[in-house]
Amino acid sequence: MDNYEVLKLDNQLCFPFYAISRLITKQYQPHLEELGITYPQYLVLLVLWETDQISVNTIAEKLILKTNTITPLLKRMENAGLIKRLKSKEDERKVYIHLTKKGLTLREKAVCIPSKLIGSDEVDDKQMEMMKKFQQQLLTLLKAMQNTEE
Amino acid sequence: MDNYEVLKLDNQLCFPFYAISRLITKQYQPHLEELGITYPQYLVLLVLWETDQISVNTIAEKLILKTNTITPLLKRMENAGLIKRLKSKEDERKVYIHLTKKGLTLREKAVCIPSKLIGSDEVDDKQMEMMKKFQQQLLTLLKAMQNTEE
DNA sequence: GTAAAATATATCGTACGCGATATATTTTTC
DNA sequence: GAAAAATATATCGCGTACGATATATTTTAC
Repeated sequence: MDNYEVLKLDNQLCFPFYAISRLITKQYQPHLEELGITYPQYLVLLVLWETDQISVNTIAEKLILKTNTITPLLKRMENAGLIKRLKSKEDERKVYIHLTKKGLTLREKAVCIPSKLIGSDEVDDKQMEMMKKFQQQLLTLLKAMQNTEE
Repeated sequence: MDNYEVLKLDNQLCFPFYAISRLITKQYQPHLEELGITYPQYLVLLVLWETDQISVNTIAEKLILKTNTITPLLKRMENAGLIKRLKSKEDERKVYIHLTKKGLTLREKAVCIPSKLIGSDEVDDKQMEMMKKFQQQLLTLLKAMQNTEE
């Protein structure tokens, strides 16, 4: 009868990741709403604030997304006046993404967001550090698996 | 200049959850494709295999989703012949979800999926256990925050 | 006991994610 | 150096997620 133990929701490693991911996004939402952006758009900005003027592919790689997700997302961001898309002159296949003044300025408002979220107070620092390491390992492993299967 | 350290992608706790969640789903996909279901549909089945004949709301609560996500998902599952939707007689607002024979039978095929995924071999057991505990704490915390804000 | 509040589900609109496919441009190969 | 392969991005279709809103039914308040 209970060979089915492995199929119980509480025994899945996958479900907590799925649920936590969505709940974290929801935590961000009210703060991001003030900036007029969504969570995936926020991630794109995090990337661009670190390194401006990079290709669509580079952004996709950093966020582990495909261009068919990023392309329309970037278009919405362009419509919102946050970025500009410019074709590379050396390689006309490439499109380089530039922050506009508006996109750059949002950084100053965004900088206070992390401190407003749970983390520092509610969760133990040591555990948090272990967590991060584990996640890094898991992420590396999963990324490697993606590539070997292609 | 580097007050912006907190905005670096690598310093975000949120991003690994987001990325890992998507990559795990992708790991499941080929196996679920054989059963003709998607990952969220698989989660619904996990719930129903544990407890059949529950309301839409109960499923939504267990998966921490809203009914506006679950309702169309269940309709697709009904069209696929996996479940049936029956109005409760005591309370006509409620819709109870029943597994069909087909939905129940899938369990036997699904039972071998967990062992086919990464986990047991590649990742240290002790770490995995700590991880689970941490996730449980975080999930409880996040769920509580959802409720206090409403 | 009836109006108001609460509850359960559904509908609508928007924004992802992603597989499959298309298109345009470069690079490689022979 | 022209055909074939590779690369970069875009387009299309489908299935989630979710906020906002609608509808139907039950419960609560007075």
